[in-house]
Amino acid sequence: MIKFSDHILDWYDKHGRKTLPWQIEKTPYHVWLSEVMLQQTQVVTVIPYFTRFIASFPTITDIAKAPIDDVLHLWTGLGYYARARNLHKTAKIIAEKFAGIFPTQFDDVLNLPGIGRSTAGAILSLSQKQHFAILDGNVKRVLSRYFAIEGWPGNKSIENQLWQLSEHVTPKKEVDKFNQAMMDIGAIICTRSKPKCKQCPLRQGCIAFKNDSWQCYPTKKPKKTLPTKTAYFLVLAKNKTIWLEKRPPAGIWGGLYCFPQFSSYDDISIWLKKMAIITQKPTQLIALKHTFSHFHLDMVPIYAQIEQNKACLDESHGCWYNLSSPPLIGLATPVNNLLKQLSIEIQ
DNA sequence: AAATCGGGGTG
DNA sequence: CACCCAGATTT
Repeated sequence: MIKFSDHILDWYDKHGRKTLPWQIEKTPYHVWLSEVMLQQTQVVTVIPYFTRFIASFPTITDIAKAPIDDVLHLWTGLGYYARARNLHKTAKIIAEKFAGIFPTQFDDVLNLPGIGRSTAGAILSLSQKQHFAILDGNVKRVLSRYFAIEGWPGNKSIENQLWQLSEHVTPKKEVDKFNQAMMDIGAIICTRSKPKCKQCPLRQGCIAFKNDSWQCYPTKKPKKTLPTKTAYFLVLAKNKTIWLEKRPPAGIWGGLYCFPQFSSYDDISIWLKKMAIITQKPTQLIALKHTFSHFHLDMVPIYAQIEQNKACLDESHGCWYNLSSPPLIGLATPVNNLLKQLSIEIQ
């Protein structure tokens, strides 16, 4: 009787990925950074972000010393910016409480901001060969198909079931290879749609393969229709710079720089008057749509050009973004795109 | 248009 | 515990 893990380890030796940028030096720092980035994004997208990040911050202490704006700048475009803020918090904790060395006790790792059970397990298994199971989206998909687990994995009891199964199939030996292979198989073979079952090392015992029912697993999240909101963004131009404000540290686009946001065109006029800013009549640019996890946002950019050079804007809460030499700050993707467009048009 | 992804926070 | 929040990409 060949064990589940034997099939996985055999597959890993033949087909597993071994030369990704975070697999060269498998330090806790590199594995941690890659795992956090991979929580939300696919490997091909993460690679350049990871490389730039390590080049800017060779050590955890370098992150801890950096201003949050630098960290968010390197995260621009990745989304889920709370993770970058948690990364920064964790780096500071490691610098202060762990002398700059990533902890290797599971409970210490689990206590760090932005690290839960699965990420803690991944860090310690991949970088230290410690015996911990993982349960990311890839592993959930593989296990729920193999064992035909009914029920949405967001449900606590289903998640617990999957954790038990993950612990059960995780071998004592070569746990690092096993965990890496499970994630690889979920990403490459046991994909959400059109899984490549013919290439799967688990097809012998897989219940979903036997029943040709892979589409049933994992059970989909109960869906709800998302509301649509509208927001007006003031694109205030002065020479070749645009006024951006730093958003509050939590909530949507927390800590990122953004055009001042309003709920109506009139509010923009009122604000300009209040700030004693004299402009030409503000004009609407082409509206954009942006989707968040829990609502759609219609973004209406309102362009106004400043006529006086004495706008009383508080530079401690914002900055004049120079289109020809952009500052190193965090930007949400639609803001970044609109700025790129402006820099082309304003020449 | 719908699905996705791990962790934090709240009630 | 259940439920909500946070983005960008892929299908």
